[in-house]
Amino acid sequence: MKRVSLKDIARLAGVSPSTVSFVLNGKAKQMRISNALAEKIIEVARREGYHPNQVAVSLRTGKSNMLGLIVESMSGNFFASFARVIEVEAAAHGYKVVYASTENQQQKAHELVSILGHQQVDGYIVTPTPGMEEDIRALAESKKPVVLMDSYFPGIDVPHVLVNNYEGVTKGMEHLIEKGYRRIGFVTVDLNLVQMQERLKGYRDSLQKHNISEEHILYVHYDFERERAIAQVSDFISGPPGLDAIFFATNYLGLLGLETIHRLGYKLPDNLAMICFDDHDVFRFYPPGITCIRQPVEEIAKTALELLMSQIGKTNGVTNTKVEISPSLVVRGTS
Amino acid sequence: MKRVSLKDIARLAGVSPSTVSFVLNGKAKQMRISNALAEKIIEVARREGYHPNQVAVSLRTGKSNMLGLIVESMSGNFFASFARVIEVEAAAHGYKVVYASTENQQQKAHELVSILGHQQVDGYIVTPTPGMEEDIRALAESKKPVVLMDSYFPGIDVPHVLVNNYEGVTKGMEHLIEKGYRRIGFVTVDLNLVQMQERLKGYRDSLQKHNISEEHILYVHYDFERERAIAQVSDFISGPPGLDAIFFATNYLGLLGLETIHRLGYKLPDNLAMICFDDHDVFRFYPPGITCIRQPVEEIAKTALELLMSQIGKTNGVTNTKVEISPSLVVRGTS
DNA sequence: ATACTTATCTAAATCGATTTTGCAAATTTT
DNA sequence: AAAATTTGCAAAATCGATTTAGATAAGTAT
Repeated sequence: MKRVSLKDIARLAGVSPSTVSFVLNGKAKQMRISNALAEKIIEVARREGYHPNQVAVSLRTGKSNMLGLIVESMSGNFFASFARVIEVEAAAHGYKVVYASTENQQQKAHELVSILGHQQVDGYIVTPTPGMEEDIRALAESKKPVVLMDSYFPGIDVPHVLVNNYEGVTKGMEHLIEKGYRRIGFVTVDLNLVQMQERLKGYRDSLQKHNISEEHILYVHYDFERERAIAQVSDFISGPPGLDAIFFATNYLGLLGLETIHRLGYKLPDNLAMICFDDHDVFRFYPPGITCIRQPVEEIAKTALELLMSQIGKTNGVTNTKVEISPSLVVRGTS
Repeated sequence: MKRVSLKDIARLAGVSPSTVSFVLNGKAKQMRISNALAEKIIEVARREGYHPNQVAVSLRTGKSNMLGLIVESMSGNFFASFARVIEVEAAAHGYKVVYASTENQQQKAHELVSILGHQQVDGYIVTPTPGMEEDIRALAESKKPVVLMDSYFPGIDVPHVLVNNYEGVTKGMEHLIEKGYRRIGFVTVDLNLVQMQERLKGYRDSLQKHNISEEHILYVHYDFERERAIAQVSDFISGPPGLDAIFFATNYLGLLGLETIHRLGYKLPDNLAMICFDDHDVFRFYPPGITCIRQPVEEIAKTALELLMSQIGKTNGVTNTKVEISPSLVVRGTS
C-alpha cells in the first residue's frame, strides 16, 4: 500500500533513477535518452500510478508551488469571492493556495507572515493591515515575491492592485449630486489606511467641485462594539444638519447603517438616499436595493495573481506593477 | 541573505548536526546532552534566527502539518465562516490549511482529492458532493484521515459531522404549525444527498404527526439557471393550493425565494410565512427578518477538526465519530 | 589493573526527488 | 587507423532535516 517512488519506477524499468527523472520531466531529448527507453519508462510510471512526492521536489528545487494568501477575514463577502478567484487562477498556474486570515489582529498578522515564510511559500498575496508595514518591508527586502491588494503602504515599493477608490467615491458622489442631493454625509472608519484616505478625498473633492460647502463626516472607531457604532451613526443621521443622503465608505459600515436606518424608521430613499462603497448580498436583496460602488473582484484577483506570477517568473511582460482598477456604480433603489 | 540551516547552527556552535537536532527538538535529556551545551545551542539558534525548513522536516518525518479543506464553494456564507473557524482551530494544533473548492463540479472534486493527496496533506476535511463517493472511499481505504462535513455517504464508513437536518426541519415545522399555518410548502433541490433527504423527511413526518395531509413539495433542479428557478418557485407559491407558509430547504433557495416573493408583491409574513434552513446575512437584515434554522458553524467546525485530529493521533478519547449537532430555530419576522 | 557502565556526543543512513559530472560504447572526423 | 565527438545512460552529490547506531572518554565495579 506504500506509494511508489521514483526509485521504484527505476527498478521496475531496469534503469537508474536519474534516467527516470529526466524522462518524466520532459528532458529525455535534452539528455538524449532513446525513444524506446523513454516510452518504456513512461509506461511503467503510468502503470504503477506514479506521482512525484511534492515535498521531495520542493526540497530539492526550492519551490513549493504554494502561494500564501493573507486576508483580513475570510467571512467577508469580498474576501471570500476574492479567495475563490485566486484559487482558480493559481491552480491554472500549477499553484496551490495556503490561506490565513488576520481577523484584524496585528499580532496575528505578524505571525502569519512569519509562519508562512517558514512554510516556504513561493509568493504572497496580502491584504495589508496597519500593523504589517514592517513585515511587508522585510518581505520585500528579502526579495520574496509579494503583491498587496485592497490597500498598500505609500512608503514601501511593492507591487499592488486595488480599486481606484477615489474614482469610485467620485462616481457615487456625482450620481448623488446629479440626483439633486446636497446635504450628503460620509461615514468612514478611523483607520489610517491609504484606501480610506482616498475615499474621503473623493468625497471632499466632489463636494468642492460642485461648490457644496457643507461637509458632514463621521469617523466610526474601528473597534467599537456594534451597538456603540450604531448609536454613533444614529446620531449622525438624525442630527442637526438634516442629511438627505449618506455615503458609507465600506460595506461593513453600510450594513451597520442599514440597521441604524431601519431602527430609526427612515424610509429609503424617501427620507434618505444611501450609497455604499463595496457591494454585498444584502444590498442586492434589501428592498429597494442599495446603490453601491462595486469592486470588480475577479479582475482585481486576476491582476494580483498576474503580478505575482510575473515576479515569480512564470509570466512576463507586466509593466505596470501598481494597478488601480476602475469600480462601477451600481444604481439600485436607494438613490 | 540565505536562510540559516541546522548545519549552520551546528558549525557555529561547534557541534554536530545531530546534536543540534536533538536539542532543538527537546530530546536533550533523552540523548543526555549536557545542559551547558544544550543552552549554548539554543542560544546560537535564537541569535541566528534559525527556523527549521518545514519541507525538509516533512520529507523526513512524512508529516506535512497541512490539512486539506475541500468545500463546495468559498463564496457561500456558511463555508466561509466554516473555513475561518477551521483555520483558527487547525493553527492551534500546529496545522496550516490548504483549501480548495469544488464549485459543484464533479470533475474538479475528483482532481482536488487527487492533487491534495499528492501534495501530502496529513488529513482532509471534505464537504462531499455526489460525484466524490469513490474518491472518498479510496481515501478511507488508504487509511488517510478524513472527516466529512455537512453531508456523508451512507454506504461508506467515514467519520463525519453535520447538523441534525431532520431535527432542524422538525423544529421549524413545529414552529409553523404552532403558529397556525397548515398549507405549508417545501422547496428543496433534486440532489441525491443524504442531508436533503433528511430535511424532506422532517417535513413529511411533521405534517403527518399533526395530521396534515396536504403535502406541497417543489424540487428545484440543481443546475437550473436563476430565472428559470425563480419561475418555478413563483408558480409554486402562487399556484392552486394557496400556500400560507413556505419552507426553503437551503439558504440558496431561500434567497431565490425572497426574490420571487418580492417580485410577486407578496408581503412577508402577511401573505405568506417563510422559514429557511441555514442562516444568511440577508435573512438578518431583510425586513422583517427571515426566520431560519441556524447551523452552529463554530461547533460543527470544531467538532470536525477534533475528529480529524483524533484520527491523526493528536488527541484521543473521541468515541463518537458520527456526530450530529442540533441546530437552533431563529425566529424572526416572517413567521 | 581489567572489565563494565555511563555520560556525551558524532557518523552516517534516510526521506524522494533533481542535476552535475562521468564514462563506456558508438560514431564521426582527420 | 588514431583521435575526437557524440550517444545513451548511470553515479553520486545535493536539498535540510531526523534518527539509529556507534564511538570515545570518563567513572565504577571486580
